[in-house]
Parts: sequence; structure tokens; C-alpha cells
Amino acid sequence: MPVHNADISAIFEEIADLLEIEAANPFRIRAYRKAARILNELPQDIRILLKQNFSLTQLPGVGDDLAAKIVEIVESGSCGLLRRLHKELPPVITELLHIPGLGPKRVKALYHHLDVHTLEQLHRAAQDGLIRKIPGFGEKTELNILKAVESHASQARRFKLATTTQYANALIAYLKEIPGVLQVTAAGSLRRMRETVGDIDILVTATEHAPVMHGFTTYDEVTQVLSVGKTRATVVLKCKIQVDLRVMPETSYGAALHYLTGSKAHNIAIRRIAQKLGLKVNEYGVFKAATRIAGETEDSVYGAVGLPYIPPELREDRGEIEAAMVGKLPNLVQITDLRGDLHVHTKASDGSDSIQDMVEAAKSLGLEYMAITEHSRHLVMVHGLDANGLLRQCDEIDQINSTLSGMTLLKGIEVDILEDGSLDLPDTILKRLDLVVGAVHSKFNLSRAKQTERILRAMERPHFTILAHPTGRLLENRPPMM
DNA sequence: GCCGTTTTCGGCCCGACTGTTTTCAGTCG
Repeated sequence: MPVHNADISAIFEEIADLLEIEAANPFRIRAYRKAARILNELPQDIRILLKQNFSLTQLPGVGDDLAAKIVEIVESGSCGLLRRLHKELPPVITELLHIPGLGPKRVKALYHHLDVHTLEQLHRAAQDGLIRKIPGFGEKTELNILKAVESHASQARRFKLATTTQYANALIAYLKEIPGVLQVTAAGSLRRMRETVGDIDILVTATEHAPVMHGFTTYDEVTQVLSVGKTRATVVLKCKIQVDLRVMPETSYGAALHYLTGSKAHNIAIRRIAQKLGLKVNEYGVFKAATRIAGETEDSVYGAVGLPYIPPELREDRGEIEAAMVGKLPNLVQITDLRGDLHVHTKASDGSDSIQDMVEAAKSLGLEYMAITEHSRHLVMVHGLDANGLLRQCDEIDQINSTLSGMTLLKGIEVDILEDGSLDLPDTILKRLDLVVGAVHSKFNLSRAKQTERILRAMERPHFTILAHPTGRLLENRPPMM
């Protein structure tokens, strides 16, 4: 069984969890977590890097010790430290850390006092009223644990960006109507445009706190108020998404937006830079001793630590800070940069509009070209086109093209890549098209080698132009092909 | 456990809210 980067990352995360329960040096724990994150996001395969004699200590956060552990895991599939930790603590105990309200100290106490190490045991202990008897725990804590365990099972962990944006926008519009509210902005992973988000973070600036907190916690989609203070509150919406809201003075808007946007790793890196400059960065601003020197805008926060503005989409501590330091931040693609669309369906297969409707929509977006790419016949459930249907559509496209100015319609197909790597339509038909988009829609679980061979074979066909959705994943629904 | 334009040793980001331990630890973001 080959060891993937993600496997090593998972082992380091588990070690960090167990060390945390054992109350190990917090910085040692952080080192394991940082290395886990780096490995998880590393584009190159560790096994290949090792074969090329790459020195692992060149990776950020990886020193001699962790490099040796990575080699150990790649070679043996496991890690001695993790085996030792498992002798002291049952492996499944780390799942308790994922219950909101339970951290390492409480998990350790639950294990030592009640021998609880699974969710089921935790649930039973809470129902039996045993938890409140542990020193440091009380009736309320026990009730919160019970509720958390019960909702944990049914709760999806992350939500798609597009879905979350709808809920966030509705809430933002509502908050803007509250008297005294000046600005309402979505922050967090939503603002960083991550493909999935775990919760919604909202920043509000207002002349008064109280009306905002009252309005927020009584929003009619709120089903649970998890916490509410003077400047911060957390609720859960009907759709099960958690929302964190922070109310800040207007003068701290930039610093608060930076803090709430994250990512956590990016913020830590920025704070470390500030520290070296003798400054302190928090959500209220950038401080030199007790004097605030920046914080009204995000620009001012970055400026105070000697950096240009870094767009939210890049704030993951994946090299953007180093790039910013030397003036080499990339220019992000803007929606206005898009000149055409090469993957479009109409109601001829599983779309919902006519070609003409799609042309109008493309024109209104300022596109210069658009390819019509229906599914091919193999996808019966979406009325994929056969050769005759496709040829008829080609005639229709020619006809519409003759009436267009300033925009070109292209003839295409999203042709199925069959299990053996052949395409779902013959070359004699495909050669009449402007482009051929190939895609896998079935047999996602072939072996890695077979799947690769299948796709490579398809790409070698003479008229093949573009490979669509290369991994076949559906976010939160179907894992990528491996 | 990592790291170094103050350091090869001594640091390591910062603050809010909750519940319970009557002054603060634990958890979270």
C-alpha cells in the first residue's frame, strides 16, 4: 500500500491530537500540525521527492526529526511515536476532540475519570449524569456535551461556497437594516473563496453593539445561540451552518477584517513579522507599544508590516507572504478577464435553455466566443446526443452564427470517455467539430493505473481538445479519482 | 519540534466567551 502525502499528514495530525491530550509542549504540538498542513498542501508526491534525493528539511516546518519520521512512515507505513502514544491512549479518543466544547483537557479528564473514549460512551455518560460529577465539569457543561454529541452525528462538516454565499448574503442584507449599522462584510474562508467553507464569519461595524447582537441572535433563521457577548456571538442557522459575528469600532475595520478573514496560518505569519519589527497585530489594529499605528484599512495593516496588500484568495501561508516581500504577487484572474466559455449545455441535453438563450446570456457577459458542448449518447439519463442529433445541432449553430456579430459560436461536444479509453462518438463525426471536450462519467473506481491509462488513451485521439473535470470529484459528495 | 539580519538556546500570535475552580482555566476562532 503506497503512502500518500495525505497519509503522512493524517498521522502527524493524530500525533498532535494525542500529544495535546497528554499536555505535551504546545510548541511541539504546533510543529506537528504545521508539518501536517504543509504535507497536505504539497503539490509534489513525497515518495517521488525522496527518490530524487530531495532534502525534506528544505520544507518549511520540517527539521531533522520530522524529516526522519516522514522517511520512516514512507518506508514502513507507520510511525513509532504514534504506536507508543496508542499504548497510553486509545486510538479512537481523538474523535472526542471534534466535539465542540471538548478540548484536550476535558477529553483527558473524561478518559481518566469515566474511561470514556468513544462518542457512544460519551453520550451514555452524559445521559447518566456522570459527567457533572467530574471536577471542573458542571450541569451546564454536561448538557452542552449531550447536545453537541447528538447534533454532531447529523451535521455535515463543510458546505459548498456557492450554497453558503446565498445564506450569507441574505443574512448580510438583514444585518444592514439594523439601525446604527455602518458596514457588514463576510470574512473567513467565504471571503478567501475556498471551494468549501466550515462556517460563516461576519464583521459588522456599528455605532452601538447591543442592537446588532439582539438583531443577530433573533434573526428568524437562527435555531441555536451558542454564545453571545458584547462584541462577539455565535449562532447556528436552520441550514445547520454556524455563523460567527464580530462587532467592531469603525477605526478597527481593516485590522478586524484582516483578522477575521484569516487564514489562521496567514495571520500567525503576519503577526510574527510584526513581532520582529517590534509591533503587535491584533483585531483592533497594529500597535507600537501602546500606540496604534494602523488598522483602519487592510492596506494599512499590510503597509505597517512592510508588505503590499495581499488579496484574500491568496491568504493561506503558501508562499504569498514571501512573494509579497519581493513584489512578486501574482495578478489574480478577474471575472472581466474571461473572454469565452468552452463548456456549455443547452436543453438539447441536460441544460435548461435554448442555444439562442445562451447566446444572449453570453453577450450580456461580454463574451467573445462560446462552445456548445452537449453530452454524448452514452449518458442516456441526460439525453446525450447521438451522431444524427449532433449533426442537426451543427446546422443550427451554423445558422445562428450567420446572424451574429461580435461573437462566435463554436461547435463542440462533451464526449464520454468509455471504460477502455475510446470515445463515445466516431472520429468521422468528431472531426466536424471545432473542439472536443472529453470527460469521464462512469467507472470512477478503476485502479489508479487503469484510470490513468484510460484517460491518456482518450487524450491521444486525433480530435481530442480538452479534458473536462479531470478528477471527477463532486465536492462533499464524491472523492476524486485516485 | 522548529528556527535564526538581535538568537545554535530561548523563544514560539492574540483576544473573547463560558462555566465554574470565588479569581481563572478551558475552549474557540
